[in-house]
Amino acid sequence: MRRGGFVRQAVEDAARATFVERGFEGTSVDEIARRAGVSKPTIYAHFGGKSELFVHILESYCARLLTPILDSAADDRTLEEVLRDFARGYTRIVLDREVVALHRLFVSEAQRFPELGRRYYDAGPQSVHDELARFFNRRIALGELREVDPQRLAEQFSGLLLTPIRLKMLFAVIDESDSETVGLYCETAIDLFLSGVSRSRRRG
Amino acid sequence: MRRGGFVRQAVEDAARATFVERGFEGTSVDEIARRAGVSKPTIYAHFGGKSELFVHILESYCARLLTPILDSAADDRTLEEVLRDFARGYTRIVLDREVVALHRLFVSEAQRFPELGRRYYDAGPQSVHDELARFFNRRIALGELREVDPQRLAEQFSGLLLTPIRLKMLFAVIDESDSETVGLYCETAIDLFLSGVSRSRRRG
DNA sequence: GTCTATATGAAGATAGAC
DNA sequence: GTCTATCTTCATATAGAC
Repeated sequence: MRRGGFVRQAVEDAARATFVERGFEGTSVDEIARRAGVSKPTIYAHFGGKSELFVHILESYCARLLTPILDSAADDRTLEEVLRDFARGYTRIVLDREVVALHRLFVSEAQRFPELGRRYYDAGPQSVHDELARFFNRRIALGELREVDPQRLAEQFSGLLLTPIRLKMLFAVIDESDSETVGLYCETAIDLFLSGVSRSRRRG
Repeated sequence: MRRGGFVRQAVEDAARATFVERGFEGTSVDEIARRAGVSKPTIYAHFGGKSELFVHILESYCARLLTPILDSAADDRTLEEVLRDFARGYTRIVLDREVVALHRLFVSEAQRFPELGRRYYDAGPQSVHDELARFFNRRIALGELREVDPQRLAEQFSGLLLTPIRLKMLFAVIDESDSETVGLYCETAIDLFLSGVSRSRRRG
């Protein structure tokens, strides 16, 4: 029915949508074919099989993840400004409905395709943590941050920032995140991260 | 083959193990029957069908989740002591291999069984956050904590504490959490939560 | 390269004997 | 209550025509 190089793209789009909705086992090649407007043998000719198609889809998604989030010109701004921009940008990307759905898909299939789980962690969370850790490192050198392991710091800031909302989305407690609520969580996260919540200070 | 009241228990155990390993779609009633040492019609007689069995298994898991984690006699101890005990106890429970596997299962099937996802969130994370928020509230009243929304504070402390390690387990980056590493993350989390990481103080 | 048609197997579910 | 045997449906995958 469809012709030329559009076929691959159509199959990939249909496959991504269906896998995200139904998971690997819940998705049939029949349905992908139907949604892409092609026949089953076409899919087998192009991608080999269901598993290979699945890996291909998620692998290309991972490849697209490696986008820098921190502004490279961040070094002449205050710690709080940079963190705020980062928090806004990162949450806007990561708490998007479809991104969370893909996140869920990777969680679901990390057992069946362990190399895919690791790949996603490296290309997604890990690469952001690395970027953030390098930034923290510079600010530690400048004496703005205490000398805490920057990698662990990055992981924990990320957890602090994303988890409360993402958890609710993952369990279908909320359908999507409205930017007002996200903003609140961002501010609390930054405040907590920089100053803690204790009234009685424990150091000078 | 098996007789009496043991049958239900055997089926439930086999079902939980298989669902956790393979997910809902990846699990066949045949395999549950084989692992439980019973025949398929026995399972249908007891539980109705595959979906009902799945819901039953996860629902009873949720019912068992509602265990208080915070020591009720916590009020005569320092904030830091209570948080440390909480962090140790909570991570020991939640970062267990099988608990993470069940967490993954709820994430995976929260679309197909939305009421189950909500039920898990309420009985698990939410109930812990509630408990923690009540504790924070008392410490705010005592003037030990700044006046921040205690519910949001609880969610963010939880994310700060659990996410770095749980994320790696969910994506099969690490197989399990060793208690030494968990201890490190606990200490950093508590320190961060109480005092932040900024060297230049922003308030009195 | 893409289709129609089909082979082959496995899944969920049930009938009927004991 | 539990079994053996079977029904029905739908899955992945492929053969062969165009």
